[in-house]
Amino acid sequence: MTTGPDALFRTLADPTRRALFEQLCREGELTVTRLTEGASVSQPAVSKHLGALRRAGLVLDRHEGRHTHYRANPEALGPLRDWTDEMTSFWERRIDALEDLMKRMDR
Amino acid sequence: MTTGPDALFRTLADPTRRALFEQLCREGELTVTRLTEGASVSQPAVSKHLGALRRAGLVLDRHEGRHTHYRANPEALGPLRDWTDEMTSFWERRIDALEDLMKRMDR
DNA sequence: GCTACTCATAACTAAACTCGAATATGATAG
DNA sequence: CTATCATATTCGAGTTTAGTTATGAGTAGC
Repeated sequence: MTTGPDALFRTLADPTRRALFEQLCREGELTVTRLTEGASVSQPAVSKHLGALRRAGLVLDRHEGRHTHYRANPEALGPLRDWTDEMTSFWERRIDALEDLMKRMDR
Repeated sequence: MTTGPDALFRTLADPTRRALFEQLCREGELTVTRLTEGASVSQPAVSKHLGALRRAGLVLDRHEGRHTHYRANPEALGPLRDWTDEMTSFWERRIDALEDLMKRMDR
């Protein structure tokens, strides 16, 4: 169920989709109608965005009668955090190497 | 120079662009020709992607004669980290509230 | 001066994405 | 069984985006 950074970035790039995910993080489990009320687009659009979020592993769904409840799965953000950590550490490692070099040049 | 999560997600959603940023994080300062060699697209495409990264504050450029040196600016990833932290904390806060509720229901 | 080199921009094409309308599917109520 | 409600899917139009080639602007070296 864990997706790479690529799918995460692409999925979260859309503002409407990100807003849906944010609402689910804030308010917990919600139905499609409830999410559609808060959104600025039609119900089919909301359903499609939820499908994309689900395929990326960012949300989970639960069927109950004719309702579908969606909830956020923030654990799916892991690879995204790992990626930013990696990029930052690359940079810091380079800074450290530069400092070492300058120290060696001093003596 | 600090950009919101929206611009960051949209800018990093493209694989080619993200690869350029990753290379700059790993290898430090590089010229456009050097970056084009490693990329799988033409030089104009690389230039456009670098422009997008620069507008998002993710890279900085330095002109030296007829060369332009680009370098990563990982500090720009801050809002992205803040956003993921916020989403995770929303979720954890909800879990905590749920546990409290269950404790109250026990007694 | 001229030529070669580096990078950015312009103009265009093709593919991808998003949206709403209409429709299909599936479940409950009467 | 039929009607209605909740959600998903299909389809076509409009928009955005990334890619290309061609070209322009600025610099280095002869």
